[in-house]
Amino acid sequence: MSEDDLPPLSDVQHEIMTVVWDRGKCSAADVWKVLEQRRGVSRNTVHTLLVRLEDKGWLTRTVADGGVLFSAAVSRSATQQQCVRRLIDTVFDGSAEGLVLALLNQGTVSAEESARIRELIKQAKGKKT
Amino acid sequence: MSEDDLPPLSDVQHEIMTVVWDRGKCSAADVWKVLEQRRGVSRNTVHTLLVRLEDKGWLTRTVADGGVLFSAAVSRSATQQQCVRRLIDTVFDGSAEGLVLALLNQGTVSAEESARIRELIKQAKGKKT
DNA sequence: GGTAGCCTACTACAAGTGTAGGCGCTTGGC
DNA sequence: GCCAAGCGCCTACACTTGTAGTAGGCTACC
Repeated sequence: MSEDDLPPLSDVQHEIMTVVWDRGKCSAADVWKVLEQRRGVSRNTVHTLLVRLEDKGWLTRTVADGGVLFSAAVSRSATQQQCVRRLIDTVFDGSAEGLVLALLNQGTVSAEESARIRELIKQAKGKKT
Repeated sequence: MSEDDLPPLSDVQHEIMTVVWDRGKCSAADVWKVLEQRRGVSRNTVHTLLVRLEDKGWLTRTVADGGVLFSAAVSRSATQQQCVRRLIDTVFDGSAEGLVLALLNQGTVSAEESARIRELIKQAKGKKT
């Protein structure tokens, strides 16, 4: 659990992190290109977001021959873990089952998805315990 | 899906909503008592939060013989649904399986919890399909 | 009748967030 | 040698959020 409990990411911040996770080290321009075509956001906006994420420890910066590259300081899966735990705590009163129930019992998940989920659970069952 | 997509709740807001969900119609003082003993927050703070939640449509207010009572305008389960969907979208790129994987494969959930979760899944399997 | 206590409401304020403008430097084309 | 394009950074601004102070209105009690 290398990741300290960094402050939770907002949506946009998460979007940025996702881009960085997807492509590894990347420049502000790289991230901007993705965000820009997706939601028409300005270059400076992306830059600010990147810097703020760096300030908080989500990103690290490396300078490669004149260019600045950002890379994720926290793994995607660790972050996902943190988000799930957080959701369970705040929304489901600490009950992971509550989360799964919400996931399965109501129309949130498509039939095939829930089939695959059951499959996953089966596998996990085999692996653990 | 009566709940329109209200703006996401912050942690504290969620805490307030939870109190209201738990006890149904309740006064600002009721909510405050809970929050106060839990986190030592001022009465006015709670009041402000309640009013803001009302403004946004999360709470409705009724005036009962001089006293003001707040009650939830959105059901807990609908909100949970919304939160789960949101998490899946922003954090797991739309993949509900990703969420379940994160839930099961890493140490987020205790052994007994995951046993119960598997149980739930089994039940759901029987019920649906 | 006055005063104390409780409640609601208005206002304020600092921090965080999303958004962008504009300045300055480097670099490459003409 | 000059100019445009790209890029990094600083700054700003509006909005939300969490927090609380303070004022105004009841009730109740001495």
